[in-house]
Amino acid sequence: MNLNVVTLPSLQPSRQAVTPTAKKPAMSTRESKKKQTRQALMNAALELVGRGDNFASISLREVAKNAGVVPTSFYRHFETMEDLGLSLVDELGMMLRRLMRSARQAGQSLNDQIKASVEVYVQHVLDNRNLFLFMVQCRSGGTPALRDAIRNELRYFVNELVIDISRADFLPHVSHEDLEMIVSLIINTVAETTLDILDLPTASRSQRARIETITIKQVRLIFLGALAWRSRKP
Amino acid sequence: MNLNVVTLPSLQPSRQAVTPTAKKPAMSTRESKKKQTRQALMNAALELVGRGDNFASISLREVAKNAGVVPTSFYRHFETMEDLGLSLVDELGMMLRRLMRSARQAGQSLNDQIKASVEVYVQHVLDNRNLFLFMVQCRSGGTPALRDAIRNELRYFVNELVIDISRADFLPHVSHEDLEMIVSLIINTVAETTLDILDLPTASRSQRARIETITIKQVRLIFLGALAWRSRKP
DNA sequence: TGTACATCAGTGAACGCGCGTTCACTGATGTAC
DNA sequence: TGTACATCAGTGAACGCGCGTTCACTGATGTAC
Repeated sequence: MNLNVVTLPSLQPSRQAVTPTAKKPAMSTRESKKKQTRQALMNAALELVGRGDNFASISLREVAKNAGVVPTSFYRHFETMEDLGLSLVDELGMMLRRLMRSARQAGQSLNDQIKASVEVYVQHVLDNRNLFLFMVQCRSGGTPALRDAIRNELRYFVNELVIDISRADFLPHVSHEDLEMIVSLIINTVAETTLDILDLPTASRSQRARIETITIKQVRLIFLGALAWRSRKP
Repeated sequence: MNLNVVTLPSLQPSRQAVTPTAKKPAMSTRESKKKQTRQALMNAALELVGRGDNFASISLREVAKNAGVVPTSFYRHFETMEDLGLSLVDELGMMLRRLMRSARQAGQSLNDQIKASVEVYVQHVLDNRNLFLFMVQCRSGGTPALRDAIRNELRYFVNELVIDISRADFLPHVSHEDLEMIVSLIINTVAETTLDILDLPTASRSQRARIETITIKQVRLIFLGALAWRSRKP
C-alpha cells in the first residue's frame, strides 16, 4: 500500500519526516477520526458495564447514544455487539501484558515477589475497574466466542509465568506439566479476588488490605506445597 | 391458619392420617397447582440458560412462554426476574447441601477423600448443568442481590468444610483464621473447574478425567502446603 | 496549486418486533353455613 | 350433604417503548490530474 512511498522517498519526504512516530505513516484526518469514534463506542460499552449493566444485556443503541453517535453509525465500526466485545478483549489483553510487565521485578526474595505481584494486581484492578468487570462478566457469561477469547488471554498469562519460574529455577524438581498445574492454581487464586476487589466500597483501605493479606498467604501456601511436591518422572 | 385443625383433631382426622408426609398439612389442589406453575417458571428460566442465553438478558415473556403460561401469570409467582433468580439460588443452595452430604465420606485416607470429593463435584456439575451454569453466570454477572445470595451459599460451604477439617484434626497446627483461608482456597479451586466441565463436549470421558486429575493434584498440593504452614500464635 | 471526482463516516427516517406492565375478566377451587 | 358466596391462578387485549436493522442521504476528506 505505502510501498511506493518507501521505494520512492523523494515523492513525499517532508511528510514522512514530520510524522511524530516514524514507524507508521501519518494517519489521515478521516482515519484518525474514525479510530476516535471506534474507541468512543468501546468506552461507552465499558462505561455501561461500570454502571452495573451486564454486557450481555447492553443494547447497540445505548452504546451509540453514550458514544454520541447515531445508532446506524455503529455498523461502520462493528458488525455486532459481540464483535465490539472481542475488541474489548484485545484491549484487555494489552492491559494484562502491561500488568505482567509491572509485576516482573527481579532481584527480590520469593516472598517479596509474591507480595509485590498481588499488590500490583489489586492496583491494576482498581485502576481498570470497568475492563476487569467486563472480563469477569464475560468469562462466565459471554457468548462462546467471547469466553474463548478471554480464556486465551489468561492462558497466555499462565504460559508467561511458567517461563519465568522455569528460568528463575524456583522449582527445579517439578515437571513442566506439573508446573503448569501449579501456575494455573496461582493465577486462578489471584484472579478469583477480582470480584471481591471490585465489590469493595471505593477507598476502603482496610478491606483492601485484608483481601491482599489473604491472597498473599494463599499464594505463599501454594509455593510451600510446590516445594514439597514430588513430580513423577516423565 | 391450620391451628384449629391441630387443636381439634377430631374434626378431620382421616385427612391428616392419609397425608403421605405427616409433618405438613395436606396441600389443597389450588396450592399444589400453583407450586407446579411456579416450578415450571423456574425450570423454564434454567432451560433458557442451558440453551446459551445469559440469565441477565432473558425476558419475562420468554420464561412464561416456555413454562406454558401467559406472561401476566408470571406476576402471580414472582415480582421480577431477579425475584425468580433469588428462588433459583435457594434451589442451588439445596443442591449444594446434597452435594456436601455426598462428599462427606469418613474412614478413608486424606488422598482418597480428596479424590472422591472432586469426582463427586464433577458428577454433580454434569447432573445439574443448568443450575451450575446459572450459578457461574450470576456469581459474576448478576445483580448485586443475586451475587450476594450466591456468595452466601458458597460461604456456607466454606464454613461447613472448616468444621469438618477441624473435627478430623487434619491440620491441628493451623489457626482458625488460617484454616478459613486454606478452605477458601480449596473451594475456589474446585469451583473454578465448573466452567471447564460445562464447556466439555458431552461424554468426553478423557477430557473429564484430565480435569479431574489436575484438580485433584491442585487440592493435594494445597494440603501439602497446609501441612507445612506455620500459623502465627493468635 | 487548483479543479473535478471518488470515498465514506456519520445522518435521520422508517420498519416490524418483542418487551414489561396495566387492567378487567373467567371459572375452577375453597369456605361458611 | 347442598347451596351460596369468596378467593384467586390464569387469561387476553391493550399500551407505549426501545430494540436491531434497512435505506437513501449528506458533506467533509482524500485522490488524480
